[in-house]
Amino acid sequence: MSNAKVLPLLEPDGQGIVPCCPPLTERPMTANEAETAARMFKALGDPVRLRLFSAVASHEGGEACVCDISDVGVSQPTVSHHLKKLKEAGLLTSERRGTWVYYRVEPSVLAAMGRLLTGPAAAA
Amino acid sequence: MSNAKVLPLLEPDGQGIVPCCPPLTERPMTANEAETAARMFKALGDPVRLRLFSAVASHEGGEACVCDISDVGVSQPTVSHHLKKLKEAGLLTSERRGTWVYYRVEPSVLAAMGRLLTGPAAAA
DNA sequence: CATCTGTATCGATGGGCGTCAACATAGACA
DNA sequence: TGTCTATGTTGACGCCCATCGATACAGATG
Repeated sequence: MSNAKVLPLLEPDGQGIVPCCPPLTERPMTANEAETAARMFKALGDPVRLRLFSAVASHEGGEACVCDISDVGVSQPTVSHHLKKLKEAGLLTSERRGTWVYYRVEPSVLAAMGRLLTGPAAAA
Repeated sequence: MSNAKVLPLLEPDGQGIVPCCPPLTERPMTANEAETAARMFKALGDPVRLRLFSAVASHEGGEACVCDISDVGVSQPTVSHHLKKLKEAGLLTSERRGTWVYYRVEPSVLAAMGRLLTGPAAAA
């Protein structure tokens, strides 16, 4: 339940987050780079997870209570399962405040994935 | 074997390609939008596919012969299988020229996915 | 303490997917 | 025509994963 990343994909580095890989178009990715980056894409490769992620990302302040976003047509355990996956992929962090648990997007991750696809054009 | 998209994700629109969805952070994605966008992320969510895609994207002219990129540690049928998936996802197109088949990235797709993640910051 | 609500975990199940060997197909060339 | 190379397809196998109901855990409140 702590906030420790289970599967850090963009390795946390003291303060910031270091991009795992160069842009896709720069050179062929190595096996290790691909392994790392694919985990992020895979995490967004499920419609329910993508909706949950978008719901958090677009929510006021970039964070949302589970109760705010759990209306995606699947059971509560399934919602919890997907949020865990997104957390393990380093895309979300969670924090319990009283009764509710709030999920928050890791902003630098979005920028890093953008750079992976489009190169430096994707600013932070 | 033709170049017709099996599963167009960013609907082709005459000349260009229309983005399927607004940026993730703009508003919660609808079920249909998520279904569409998740297919693209899913296609990149496998390490072998990601390496193949990166190999094509980073190759001279944005295109590559299968023989140039098939050294990713899996069998030839598996390479063919993954290239087909990438093609079905609208990320690659293919064209046979004589003996060899060339795969080419759909450039606007990269920009569209970038915008999905980072908003308008990701230019073409 | 008991109870209620919100969220996570467990165990099971069904379907999807990555992989391969074997085979099929397409073009080039003799 | 036959053969060789390059690539795609088929069928099977094993594993991962999305989903659920049941249950457990956490915090609030009485």
